[in-house]
Amino acid sequence: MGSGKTTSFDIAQAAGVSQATVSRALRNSPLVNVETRQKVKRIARELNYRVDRSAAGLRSQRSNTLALLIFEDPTTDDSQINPFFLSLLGNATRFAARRGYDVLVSFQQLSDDWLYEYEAANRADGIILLGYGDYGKISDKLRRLHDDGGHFVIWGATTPELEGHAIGCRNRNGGEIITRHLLALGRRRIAFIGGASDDCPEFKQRFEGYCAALENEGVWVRDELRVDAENQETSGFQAMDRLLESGAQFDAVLGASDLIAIGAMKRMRKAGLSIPEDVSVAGFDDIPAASYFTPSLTTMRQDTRAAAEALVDNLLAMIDGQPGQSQLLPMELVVRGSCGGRDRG
Amino acid sequence: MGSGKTTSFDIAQAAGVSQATVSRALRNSPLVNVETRQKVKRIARELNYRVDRSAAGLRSQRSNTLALLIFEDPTTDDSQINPFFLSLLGNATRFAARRGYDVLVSFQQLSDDWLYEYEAANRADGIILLGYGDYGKISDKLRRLHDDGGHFVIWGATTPELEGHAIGCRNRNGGEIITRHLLALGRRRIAFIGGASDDCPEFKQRFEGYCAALENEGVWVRDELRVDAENQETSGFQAMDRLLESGAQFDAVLGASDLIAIGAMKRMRKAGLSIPEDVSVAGFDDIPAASYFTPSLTTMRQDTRAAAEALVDNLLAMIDGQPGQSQLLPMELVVRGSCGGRDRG
DNA sequence: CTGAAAGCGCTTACAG
DNA sequence: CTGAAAGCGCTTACAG
Repeated sequence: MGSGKTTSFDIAQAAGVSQATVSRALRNSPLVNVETRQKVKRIARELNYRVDRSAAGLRSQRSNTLALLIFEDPTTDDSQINPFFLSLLGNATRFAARRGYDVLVSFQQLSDDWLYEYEAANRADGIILLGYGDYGKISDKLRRLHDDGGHFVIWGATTPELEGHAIGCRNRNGGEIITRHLLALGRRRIAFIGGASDDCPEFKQRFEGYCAALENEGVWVRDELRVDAENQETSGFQAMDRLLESGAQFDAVLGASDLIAIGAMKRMRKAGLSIPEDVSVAGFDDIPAASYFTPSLTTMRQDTRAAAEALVDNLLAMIDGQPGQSQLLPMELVVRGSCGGRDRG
Repeated sequence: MGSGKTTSFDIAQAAGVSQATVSRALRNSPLVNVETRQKVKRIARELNYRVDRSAAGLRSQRSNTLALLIFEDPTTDDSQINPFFLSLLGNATRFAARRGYDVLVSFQQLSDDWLYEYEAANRADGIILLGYGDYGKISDKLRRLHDDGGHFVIWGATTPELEGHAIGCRNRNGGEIITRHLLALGRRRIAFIGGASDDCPEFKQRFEGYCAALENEGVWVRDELRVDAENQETSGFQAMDRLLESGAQFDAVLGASDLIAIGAMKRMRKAGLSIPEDVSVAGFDDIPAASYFTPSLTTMRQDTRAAAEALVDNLLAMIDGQPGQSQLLPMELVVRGSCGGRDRG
């Protein structure tokens, strides 16, 4: 390439205009004459010129980059990333690219200081936070982030303090729909596996929907049929362990997530229980494994395309100076083989 | 935060040193007195100062960022990203972070011009390319990339032209191992599903290993038992469609990837064939679905942690000015239920 | 070991 | 519509 890097000055010289005009032309400024713009663009293309992102970022104090942070439990096996977040990642990356933004991906521990790490360092203009099951531990940090005017959106944690930042699904409604589905199949002793504390608002809301559906049908909500679990297969397996050991009778299991439901099914299979003959099972998320598992898992799907679009759009609006606007997306019942009744395994 | 952004000049003033010393201290330069360094770091921490990445990148002409590009067939459904690459992505991101590099993720079409898009634009110091099944279409571009001195590593395409850039598995050896496993179970008419052309060197090498194992046992390699397929479930399904229609007899199926094997199993199930009783099935990769599927799939595992580490290390070496060094990683046989014999479904 | 100074390649008021 | 000039916040020779 001869003597060093091609810069906007090289393009300017070749086009016979000033460097400022090159900059304007390449950014489609309406200030530039159409013919001038086309000439500049043509020459830039011929010389394979690209605007230096660092220089542009320094001058404009904009990185044109979003950081997508996935929070992991440090105790978890490295390779086991929640597939639902992976799907969100793929779609968020695509939507961001369509809007001219790069996406920086990082797997974080809860202890890190993302606002400063990313925004203050001009590495990213805004942050997308993924990772449920830990809201209790980070809520203080999120509030400080909010107070400092940080640009961030978070998936799932639709709590009042995060109004404007949170995008999630109508978890309560989803819990009602799927519980009604189980009730309609004649199930009455429906176990719920998943934490119902404020630490994980999504699971809590799903549980509330479950309760509402039961009460609406005049079915008692039994304490012994709710077992804590985190959003992991092994946690669902262990929770079912405890449920079986307790001796509580149940004819259906609603997992607070697909991973939990699958873990519970593995434990039930080990106990010799038939699904769906003895026990109907359902979950939430519709991760790929839900359809691969046998029996295939009935679940409440979260639309990761819509979710990713809402996250990116809301974040870009905030970066643009507009107020954030929280959004709740609908969930969709996907009937497969794990519940029995009108469908098959 | 008062009057604008905190810069290295603010730290310098607070610490009573020059701005240059702040820069040196924060980058752990041995030129700086230990006490001075500690003082500077303490003050930087107290003021929540972060080095501006754009400014540092502009000055040093290093972005400290790697681009991880995943190539997708534009015809593919958006949401279906190859899970093997997703696993590679997660591990590569972690290794890069450990070495102080950010990772920019992008899903690309084959037609784009990454060298210029990323390296010339100073968005990334090097590129990790993932995506098999399309090597034939991009080999020219890769050679140009190489000739231009681009910093890139590519997964899988271990061909002579890409010596130094490619990291992959010992696909030929893997093909031999798994074919021997099928032979040891008494299978003799083993179908191979997957392209065997230069377009996908990985599949081709797996096929060569398959042929070597058969020949070694004195078993004929039959043309009618090899069917083309791309690395997708639907493609495996359709390939099995054609194989069944051809009327060729087979007692085992080796998919060139797990996705292909799973697609083929779905088609066989539809045809009423029992796995593993009628037909043994095996694949490559060990994606999560391989263990969720029923019967669980016997496969040759590719270690995504080792692969990610090799990719990142090799790329960083190239960025450092050292020559790249290709590497072939071993594959590991994972016996599950889909082959029958000594294991169960 | 430290500081003063130059300069990386842009964007964006400012002036015309 | 265009250009000359300033300056974003660093890193890195250069000089001491």
